[in-house]
Amino acid sequence: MSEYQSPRRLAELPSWLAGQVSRYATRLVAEALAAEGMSRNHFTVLTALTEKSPMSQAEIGRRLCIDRSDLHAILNDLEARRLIIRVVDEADRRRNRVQLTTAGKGALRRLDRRVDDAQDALLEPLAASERRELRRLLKKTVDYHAERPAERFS
Amino acid sequence: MSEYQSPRRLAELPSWLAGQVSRYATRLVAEALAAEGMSRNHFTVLTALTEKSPMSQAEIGRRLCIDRSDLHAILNDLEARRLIIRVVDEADRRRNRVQLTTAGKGALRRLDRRVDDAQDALLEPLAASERRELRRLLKKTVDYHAERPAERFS
DNA sequence: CGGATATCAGTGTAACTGAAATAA
DNA sequence: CTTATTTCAGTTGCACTGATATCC
Repeated sequence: MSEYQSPRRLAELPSWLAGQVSRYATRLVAEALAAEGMSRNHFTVLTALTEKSPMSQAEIGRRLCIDRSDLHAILNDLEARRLIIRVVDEADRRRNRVQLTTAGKGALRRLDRRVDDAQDALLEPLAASERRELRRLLKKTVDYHAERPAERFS
Repeated sequence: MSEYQSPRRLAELPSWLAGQVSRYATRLVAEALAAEGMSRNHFTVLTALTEKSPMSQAEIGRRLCIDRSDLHAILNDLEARRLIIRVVDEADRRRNRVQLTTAGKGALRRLDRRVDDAQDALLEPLAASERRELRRLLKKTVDYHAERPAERFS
């Protein structure tokens, strides 16, 4: 019992708590997505493309905070599986126009339900009002830092 | 502007939000610890040892959710830097008694202030009452999953 | 014997860095 | 010439797995 208690100092540190919750979330979501052979980053890219399409790779990366280099590999995977297509933007030949295929939309529909189930598993100990409040506080924190990309990080 | 907005679907997903907050936290804390040449796991191990000492490696691992194998490497680092010592427990020769050295306690004192500053930077957009509520909700979630190690994960 | 501990060797992934080629 | 985009090559930290020797 007492052997599994985490140290008080750490249990008071928001950074540590967020890291632990993120770890549990990562596992639960990874399990949910593994059924379709996908990773979290695959899922987030597909999701982003349902809300705006086409997008350039750079724009996807900025919106999702995914590194340009990692995004390249992710899109290679998704393209090989015919879930997205990349075509050169003739208006600006540096850019690729990335968009979902119909197969990609179908895959995402199947993934969405599984991901929602994982959210429920993650937040099981919290009441509905607590879940809303947690979302609000996390979102407020994320939005704050997302607006300040270069200010506090190199 | 709108280019930096994250997709609504993701911004509603607690797992994604927690992951983003964890990423910002990781960066801020890593920067804080880098000043002393330490990583997050080094810091958490030193911290755990201030609250109970000596501990066996297995017990540290269980409390911090650090893999036995990773912990081995971490303790090797800390021991090489004379911040902890490992001595065989004569009462149970399978165990190592791990404890802080005075140098380790000194290093941790210097780290603690830097880590607290990183917490402030992370939670800057939140009021004091919001920070408390966020901590409470995160802690409740962590405690719930920590008590169910094998139930939901393989 | 079964069970726990520490150790060793290795994999997989995410996050990140630096640099190149191309085009605006 | 400067900047932006995509691509390529590589590093690091972290999480995790399997196996072994040792000891209770």
